[in-house]
Amino acid sequence: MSKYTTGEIAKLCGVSVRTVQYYDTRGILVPGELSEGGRRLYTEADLKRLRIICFLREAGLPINSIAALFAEEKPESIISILLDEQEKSLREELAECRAKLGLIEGIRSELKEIENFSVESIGDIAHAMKQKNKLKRMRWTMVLSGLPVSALQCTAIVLWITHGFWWLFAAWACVAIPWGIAVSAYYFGHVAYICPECHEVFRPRLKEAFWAYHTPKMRRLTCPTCGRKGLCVEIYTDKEDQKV
Amino acid sequence: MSKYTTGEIAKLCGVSVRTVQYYDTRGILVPGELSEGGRRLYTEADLKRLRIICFLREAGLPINSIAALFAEEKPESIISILLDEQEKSLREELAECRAKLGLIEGIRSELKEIENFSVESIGDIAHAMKQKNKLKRMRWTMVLSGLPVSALQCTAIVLWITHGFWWLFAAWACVAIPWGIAVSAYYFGHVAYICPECHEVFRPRLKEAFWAYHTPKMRRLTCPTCGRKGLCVEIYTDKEDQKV
DNA sequence: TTGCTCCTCACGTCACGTGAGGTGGC
DNA sequence: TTGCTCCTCACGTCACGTGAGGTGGC
Repeated sequence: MSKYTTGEIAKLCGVSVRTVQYYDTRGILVPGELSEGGRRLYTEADLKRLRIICFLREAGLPINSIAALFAEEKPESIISILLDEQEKSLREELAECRAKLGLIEGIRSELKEIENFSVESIGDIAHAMKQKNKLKRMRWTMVLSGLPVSALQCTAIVLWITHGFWWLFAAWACVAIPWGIAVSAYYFGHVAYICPECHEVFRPRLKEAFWAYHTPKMRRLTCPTCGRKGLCVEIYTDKEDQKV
Repeated sequence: MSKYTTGEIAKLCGVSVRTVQYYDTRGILVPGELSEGGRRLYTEADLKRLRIICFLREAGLPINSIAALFAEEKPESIISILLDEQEKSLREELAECRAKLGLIEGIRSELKEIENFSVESIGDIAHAMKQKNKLKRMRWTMVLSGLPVSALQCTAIVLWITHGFWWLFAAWACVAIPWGIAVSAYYFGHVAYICPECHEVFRPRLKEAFWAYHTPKMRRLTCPTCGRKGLCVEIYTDKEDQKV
């Protein structure tokens, strides 16, 4: 029977000497023999065992699980449990990784919008990203609720042209204009803006916001805190935030 | 200006008191003030800062990177570098997770084949899985190289039946039988079997292997080490292994 | 005075990596 | 005798969690 030293067995399995020693202290690979000088001597069986350990470690099984597997007299009774546990934790890790990557992508795309970047801007980005879905949902609700109104408008105009029913359009306008004002008030009651200068969250006066130049994500407003006028990122605000 | 205690600011950001204290010792969230009794008092700016820290930590950025970001006077110069680094390491982690999950799936499917499971069987599984692709590739090579021979056989049989050219089939047989023996010899020269009893890797005699009952993955053979006759898992062996 | 919160050590987590200082074995 | 390998401490990694034992503040 050939014997292996720590370095030899480590090399054969592609691990470090320290790792082999560590597996000894953890009790999962105790050398079959010690030399007179106190050096570890491993047998052929130890080599096979180390190969098994390395393989299970490649699959990410913790040392404790491997130890439990070797300790068990009927290993088939726990191997599938251990594999299930490991699979579960790997799937969780996978989901976390994906979530983090998603956040990073989000930060990158928000970063492009920002002109005067500072660390505080990261707070604005966080705020915008957290409320992004709610903001999107509200915008879609507004657009969809506007569809029947637009449909009525088209009908009224067509009937005006084809039949001269001008009073139908007038009636539409009497309903639609207050409706539009109400919707705008509702909208601006649920969004707020972040000043790119002082990073304060504020709600503008309806009149200024209504006529202001804007892009899908931003609106040119005057910050009530620092007085700066510029493009401010639009965010959604919950009712709780409104107290602030 | 309102002041927050450690517990208050922790609750507002959904982290533990210990975490807030830890961020102080790491220097990324030093309280603006200390009370006479030595208690940490945080300002509104500190709260914003903690929110930023929590957000970046959600994306998995290490404390050191966050510290570097706060220390930098021009944070925009390093933010994208930090994001790139983090994305890279997340993608690596993702790949590792997937590899581990793949291994676990592999172990599960190999586990089904095994009758007398013991810890040593895991070594057999590892061996089988590592060489699986090579084994598959060799099998495909054999099947594909066999196609023209089979085509010739069909042609010969058809011509024998339709035109009575029996000598064509005879000629085919003269070539195909030695060819078949050569291919088998090559095949059994590159595979080996694992005894389910003593887990030794062995190469059977060609004559026994050729006629033995087998499934796609196993073959009924006699182990030269322990003498047991039973279904043995087939594995691929490299030339290096052949020396052993 | 009594809970509650906060304080600072200091150890534990996980699987090793990395020296330091000493020694066995060819 | 000289390298090379191996040995055992013992600390470091990473972001906190978890007591222990003491104290501030309402």
